[in-house]
Amino acid sequence: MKTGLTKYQKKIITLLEKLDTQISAQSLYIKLRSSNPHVGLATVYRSLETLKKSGLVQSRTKLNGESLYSLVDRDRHYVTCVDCGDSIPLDFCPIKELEDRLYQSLPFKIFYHTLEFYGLCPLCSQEREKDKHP
Amino acid sequence: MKTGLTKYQKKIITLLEKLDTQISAQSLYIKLRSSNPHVGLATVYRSLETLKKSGLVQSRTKLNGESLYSLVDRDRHYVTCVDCGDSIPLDFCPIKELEDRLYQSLPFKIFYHTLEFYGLCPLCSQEREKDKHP
DNA sequence: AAATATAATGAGAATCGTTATCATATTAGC
DNA sequence: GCTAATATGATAACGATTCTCATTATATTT
Repeated sequence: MKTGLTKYQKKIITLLEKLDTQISAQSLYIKLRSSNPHVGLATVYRSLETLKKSGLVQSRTKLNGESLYSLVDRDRHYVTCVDCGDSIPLDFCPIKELEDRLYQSLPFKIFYHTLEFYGLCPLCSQEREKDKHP
Repeated sequence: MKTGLTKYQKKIITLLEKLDTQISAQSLYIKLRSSNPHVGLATVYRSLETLKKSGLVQSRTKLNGESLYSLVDRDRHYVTCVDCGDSIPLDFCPIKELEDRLYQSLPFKIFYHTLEFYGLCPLCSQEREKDKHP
């Protein structure tokens, strides 16, 4: 094997490159099927798992337990509402400067990080106030 | 009702205060049962959900999809191995200084944040090298 | 305090994302 | 081409979480 990546691992990487968004395994499976009708769901999960352990793919978990995948070079973070579950992206990474310094100080071989803020979005916050004073 | 918290919500808060560690809903359920034999698992999940939406409790999700809960005032973060899944805590929070500034700039009412680093722990890293050159 | 309305609870079924199983197909090394 | 190792597909199994609904506890009204 030349690249160390299997057929579907390569296809998944290519798809993730094109997408430039994080995507769930299930959605990725649907997308893959359009050009590879016989691919199995297990293969998608297996490939993502392997790619993650190789440091090529990262994941973050939504409040409902679903994992979203993307290439590791995306340094994007989110603010998520604990009520409705909606996420909005931040346009910067607050720990960018600390990254290198930190990575050197840890015994781990760090691939990526997740940073997420949780609270109430304006709408849900408003709803909650209404419930308190009906 | 005086506090706005139900009987079990209060018990859960008390338990979390005593624990000072993050704990899964299932483990919390076991612990609760020792003093409240008739409590149901659904009540634990419901209570945690409500407490989270009230800004009293926070959660982080392990790689296996399980959620761990703790009181919101714990500003602790972890380094997690993508291979074995083990987490080790950091003894500091790299975004502590940014927090206030950031929170003011967001339209959300922020309750807490999660920050996690993923990579290979020394052991798993070692194992992978061995697999490459057996 | 009794009556009524509202919210919380328990037990278990249902859901859903993910993982394991195992037979088959593909690929790599010789 | 042949054999061994690895990857794959279909489906069952799993596990954490959520839903359902009948029951119980709590709050409100009278």
